[in-house]
Amino acid sequence: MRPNHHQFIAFSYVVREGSFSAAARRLGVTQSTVTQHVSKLEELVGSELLLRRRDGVSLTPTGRDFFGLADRLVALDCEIGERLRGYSSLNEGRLKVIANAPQPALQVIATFNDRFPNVHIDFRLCDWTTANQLIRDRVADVGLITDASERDDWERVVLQETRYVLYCRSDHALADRDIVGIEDLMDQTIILPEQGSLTQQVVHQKLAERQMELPQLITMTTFPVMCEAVRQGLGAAIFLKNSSHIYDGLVEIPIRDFHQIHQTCFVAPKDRARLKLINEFRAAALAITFQ
Amino acid sequence: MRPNHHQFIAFSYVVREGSFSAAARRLGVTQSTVTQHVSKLEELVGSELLLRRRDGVSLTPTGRDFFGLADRLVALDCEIGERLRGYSSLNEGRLKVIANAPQPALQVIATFNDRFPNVHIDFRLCDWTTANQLIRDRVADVGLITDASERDDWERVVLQETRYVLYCRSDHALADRDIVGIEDLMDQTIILPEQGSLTQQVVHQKLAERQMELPQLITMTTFPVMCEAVRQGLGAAIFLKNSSHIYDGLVEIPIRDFHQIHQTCFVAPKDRARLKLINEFRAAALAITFQ
DNA sequence: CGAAATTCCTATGACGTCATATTAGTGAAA
DNA sequence: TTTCACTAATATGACGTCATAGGAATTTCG
Repeated sequence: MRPNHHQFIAFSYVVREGSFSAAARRLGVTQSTVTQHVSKLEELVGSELLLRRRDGVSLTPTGRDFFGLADRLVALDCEIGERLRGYSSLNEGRLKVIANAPQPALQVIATFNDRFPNVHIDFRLCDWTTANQLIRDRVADVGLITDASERDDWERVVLQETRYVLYCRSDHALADRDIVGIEDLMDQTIILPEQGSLTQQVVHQKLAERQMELPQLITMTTFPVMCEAVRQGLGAAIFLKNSSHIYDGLVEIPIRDFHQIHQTCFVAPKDRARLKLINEFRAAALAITFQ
Repeated sequence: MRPNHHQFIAFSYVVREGSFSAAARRLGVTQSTVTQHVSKLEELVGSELLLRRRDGVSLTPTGRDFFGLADRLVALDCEIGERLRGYSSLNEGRLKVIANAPQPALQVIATFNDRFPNVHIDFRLCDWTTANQLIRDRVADVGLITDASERDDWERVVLQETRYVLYCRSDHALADRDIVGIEDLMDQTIILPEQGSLTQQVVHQKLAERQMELPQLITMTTFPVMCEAVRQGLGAAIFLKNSSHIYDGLVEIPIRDFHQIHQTCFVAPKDRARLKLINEFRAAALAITFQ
């Protein structure tokens, strides 16, 4: 026998949702159905595709191999569905959005949501490395990623250019400076985003070039937390201009050695890029950043 | 209800084979099955997809729209099938090949057939315009086309470079020349390929640039016929070097004004390009032309 | 010449087979 | 207990086949 849609679609949803039950809910069928489909697919392939663990499922190597195909099938299926409904309503749907910085992602989401209030948006903020990976693995639909990797099977559109700056409170020692250099940071407490972030990579590279080290370094998970920390007077933070909403009372100062320009990109797997929902999201992103 | 792959696959096969019965034979099901699937699809779409005529079927505008999707689904389906079978046997299959010149197509087909004798090859020679169109419309799987158009959804690989030359019999008035110019051709009978061919386009453009006209012009459908005509002493023919097997006793002479280089390309729709059969054909093409 | 037969298509209805999804029930882990 | 994955039994419906009908060219033959 040959595998059919149902099996691949069930498999794909399980991978993306991370569990059989969640996939079943999303698909609007019982969990039993999903189990049967995935089992059948595994039987046809002749090996396990998923590792079932208490905390969710993960892909086996074979599973990873098949997931690419399965997801392309799902994308095509959605596209066919859209065409059948005559491109009519976008009154339903889900979109998994991933970003490595709150801005401009949240702004884009706001615009998009304004236009399509009934589309459920699933936003996740994570570090640069993970963000790239989630798109590559097709777990997320679209990404807004700084300096996203380039790949043949990705659609990648540059949205805006930005560079690293120092953020501090207006009563900070460096607050009155027009520009600062790395050497000015040595005796300051510096806050950086978590491991895996592009910021960490860039900063560490710069420091390595100059054979310097920041003695007072704090890393934090997300940008809003960093902002809050700066506001509390914990220190000064380095991150991309425009990557988070900046509270009043904070100042941003260019850093002499971080003149390199970085690009915020819209990315999506090419097979998915034809989908109406994703097209609209891209349109919203372009509308925001080029206004 | 939602349409499923059976319906799309049936539809796609009907389009490519040009009839319900032929599609049924190819699919290994009864004609009744194919009819039912296509009807169901039409019912779901809400309009006719095919115009049934005595001499075959043709696409309605809506049908054309859906055929793109249907064919991508078929390609994906094949790819999944290949993956499941572990890329094992290529002992069956069909490949529609289109070209605007016998060479190097026939040579490539010979190589390919040597390696995969059980793959049925369906070769069609046609003019440049039609060849491009057949690939664009996904009626053919692969093409070997001179200066094929570039498109986002095509895979396009340059195989070899060539240029226009004059072919004539060794007793022809120009046979002893090392090189000829357009002016030398004015008082000769010149044979060109049919309307729509790249040769016609190029030659007419050159003539228009110089505001000249060839007084004694004959056009013929295919390259082998042109060769035969030259051999019979009908006149001299202009066509791409290496585009047909040249009989002994014919000489080829460069033309001064036709120095522009043309590229013979391998082309295939990108969705199909991942298929094993098509990969192997491309490999055969590259093996021939870069040996 | 022209009507009937032939041939090549596609369409339809009835029917058996198999696949799909549901409900219900089991066991395991948190 | 609750959550989750798997399994068994079952109803529904889809798929494919056969037999058959109808339409439109082509051929046959009086």
